[in-house]
Amino acid sequence: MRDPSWSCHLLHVDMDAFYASVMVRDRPDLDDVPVIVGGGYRGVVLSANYLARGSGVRSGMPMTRARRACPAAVVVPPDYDTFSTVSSSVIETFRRITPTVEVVSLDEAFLDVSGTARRLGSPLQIAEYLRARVHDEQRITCSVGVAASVSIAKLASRRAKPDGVLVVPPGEVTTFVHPLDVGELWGVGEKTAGQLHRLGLHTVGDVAHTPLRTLQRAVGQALGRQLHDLAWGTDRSTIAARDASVFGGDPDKSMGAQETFGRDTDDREVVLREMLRLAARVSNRMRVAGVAGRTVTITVRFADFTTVTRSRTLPEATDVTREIHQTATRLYDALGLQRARVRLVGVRVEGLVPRASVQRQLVLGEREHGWADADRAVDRAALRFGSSAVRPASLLP
DNA sequence: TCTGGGGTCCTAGGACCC
DNA sequence: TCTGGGGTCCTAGGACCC
Repeated sequence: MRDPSWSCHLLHVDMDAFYASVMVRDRPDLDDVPVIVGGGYRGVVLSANYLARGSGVRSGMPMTRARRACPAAVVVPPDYDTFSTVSSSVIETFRRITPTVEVVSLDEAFLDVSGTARRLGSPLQIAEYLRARVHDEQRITCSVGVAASVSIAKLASRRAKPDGVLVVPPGEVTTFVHPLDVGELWGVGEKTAGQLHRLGLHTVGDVAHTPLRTLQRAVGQALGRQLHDLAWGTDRSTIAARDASVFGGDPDKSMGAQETFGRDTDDREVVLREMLRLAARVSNRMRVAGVAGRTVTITVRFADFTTVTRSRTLPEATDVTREIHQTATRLYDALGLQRARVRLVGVRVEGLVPRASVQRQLVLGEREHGWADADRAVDRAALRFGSSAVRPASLLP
């Protein structure tokens, strides 16, 4: 009998409990123990192994709740350097199979195997080969969805978890997706699922049989269209070879940093000092990437979790710490807060363009150039002596 | 000790311009 | 002088994804 995966050309590969798997693979003592990656004060679960998930632990869950749900769990802090090293190796393994690899995140990628299927066998055989290679080389497992469109492959890999493969050929798409809950669809989170449920739409099949107009009235123009496509499996079927973290990928449109305080604060000086730290971090990343941006946005989250944003578009794109921080300060002061308890602040620069394309107006002149020069001196010192070597006076301990 | 941090995209209203 | 449509930019908020 003919292997049904021959009618598919896309693989979606998803590492199983990636962070948790990486953290425990060199620790035999954690083999049969529930493990949660996360921690810190006021944090959330980044990843949990399947033993911890068995107790109801989910990623994104507040750590306090996770510890209550699974008191026996060992909590380990994340090690991002190791995560990205392992991730790069896994991607390399993928690229040895096909050059067309679209990297979604550290633990997820799409592969187009239409060019390699003859050499290495059917897409299903390639999926099994790939899983074996990853396991041999990295001692962690992954799951693979095989289909003819992006979203079906992604749904398939989720159903294949953990440590499995699922093939959904085109002829079986509707029988596969229609029974699923609407919440499984890409782009449907808690809010949209609730909205759809209120309309009496619970399964993907319900969505499929709802007129496009009705859908769009309920959830908006774009999302309505998208859900309609997903429900019939008529979404994107091609991928673009790209790697988010490497030169040649899509350029960033914004860069930002935010931080939750260890304790809520109503002290303007504390908030502004934090914003300076964030502005310095962001502008340094911008200069390393060789970009500048015109719109500065701040985020302020209060103790009750309500969140506001304020933004201001500058006449000229900038990558200068002082300009970003000054703009952020003005935006913060314009909020006119009186003893409001602040939980988190963030600074983001949007509308990024290559710095080389920015004509800095000479009239703005010398002073600002002075600050830009200072930034570059700080960057050089940070490169040589570490990022804590040089910092604004107000950030000295 | 409820609820991180990095992003992207969409919507909607108002300003402004043609 | 009783009323047009686009298009673009800016701002704020919201939803979602990993």
